[in-house]
Amino acid sequence: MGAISFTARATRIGSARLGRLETPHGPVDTPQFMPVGTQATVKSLTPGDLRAAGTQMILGNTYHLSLRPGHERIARLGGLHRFMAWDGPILTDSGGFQVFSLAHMTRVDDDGVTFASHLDGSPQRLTPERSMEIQAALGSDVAMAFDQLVDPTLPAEKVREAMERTHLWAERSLAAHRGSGQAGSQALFGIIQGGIDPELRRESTTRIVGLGFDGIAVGGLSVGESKAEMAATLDVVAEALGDDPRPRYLMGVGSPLDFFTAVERGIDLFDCVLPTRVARNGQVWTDEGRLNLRNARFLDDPAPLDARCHCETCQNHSRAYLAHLFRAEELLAYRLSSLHNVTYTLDLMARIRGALADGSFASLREVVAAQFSTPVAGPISHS
RNA sequence: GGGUAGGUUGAGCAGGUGGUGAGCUCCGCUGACUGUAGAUCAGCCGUCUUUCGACUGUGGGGGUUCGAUUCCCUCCCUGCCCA
Repeated sequence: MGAISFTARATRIGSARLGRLETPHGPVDTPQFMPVGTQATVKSLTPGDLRAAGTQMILGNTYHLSLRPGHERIARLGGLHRFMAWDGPILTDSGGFQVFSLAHMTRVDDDGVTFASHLDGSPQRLTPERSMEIQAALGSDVAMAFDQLVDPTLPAEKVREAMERTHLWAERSLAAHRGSGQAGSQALFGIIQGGIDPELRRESTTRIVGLGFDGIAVGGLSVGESKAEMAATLDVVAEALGDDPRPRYLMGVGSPLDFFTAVERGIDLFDCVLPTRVARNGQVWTDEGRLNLRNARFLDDPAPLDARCHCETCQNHSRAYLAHLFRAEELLAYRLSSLHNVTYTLDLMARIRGALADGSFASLREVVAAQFSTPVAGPISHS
């Protein structure tokens, strides 16, 4: 009946589990990372690049695609999969994040959000029903409920207000999704909010869990709170979720170390712009930690970005070459670095799955923590 | 040879018609980035100093002056025009 099915088994590491998500466009092994393709493209990468990197599932965005090129147009052209030539699973974000990131151009009321388009300033209206309509037109495998996230450091009453609105919108999202008959071909995930307040998070988790979504997402994290606060919040959510069998998706995370924090607290799915964004800005992730390819020290370095990596970049090109491409602002720099970071991130998730299976999760975490805790590109030692 | 416009911190410029020139853009160096308004943004970018701050610097030399980037003399260099 549902569009997706999910099976997972517990491991002996915290709340961590190994699972498999079946979608209309294929399976997803969990824990899994989903590269972000906001505007019907994971910036600078082709579907072939994504496949080569090991990508199973990607993201698209309701707000951006509805403004340009327009979800109706995408629907006429055969849906988002065909439009962008990605035949694997796609999850679409609801536009809720843009309520946050474009907050200075929005006005929120209980019914929905009014935007000034970031493209031309024209007034735009997003409601739970409208978000479901757009996501149906895009034809994603997984749609997200329309939510409101806020800065978790705001006064508790503001965080509660956004949380309660999110709950209201979750029910309307669900009703609209069911009412339109898209539930057979598209799953819908609900989103937990509540900032970093344990009571609010617990309350939000209970409310969202009770609504009958196909999956449960944790929203409103990695937006400025500390690592400790994020971990503590995930602990609260994990406890409140108990043995709920549905897939758990931590939105907007993350960095290599964040994956370990979240996986052992039961998270199955991740998405984040970080690997692709930092790649475009010259930072690559490797088994030596972070490297900033714009640093002068790489200009004469003949080594690949990462000696262990199997990606096209590492198989063919040197750090010196990438350092040159970034200085020259050559477009290939963005593709080669993005391809590597996506490969690195997906490989890391595969290593995490392997470590969950064979019990080496803790030692893998230590290895990665050592690589990423100390910035490699620190001040030059004069000793 | 004559005329003319110039010579400012790596490059390109702004400014300054006797009262303290460290301002901009590149380049360069470094950092940041977490459900993408981001191939973006921020800091630094003469010397010394952690900072505060101090010092030096307007082609070279000389002159006038309390004081010169500014006025005078001279030399060097560059662009353009004419021979």
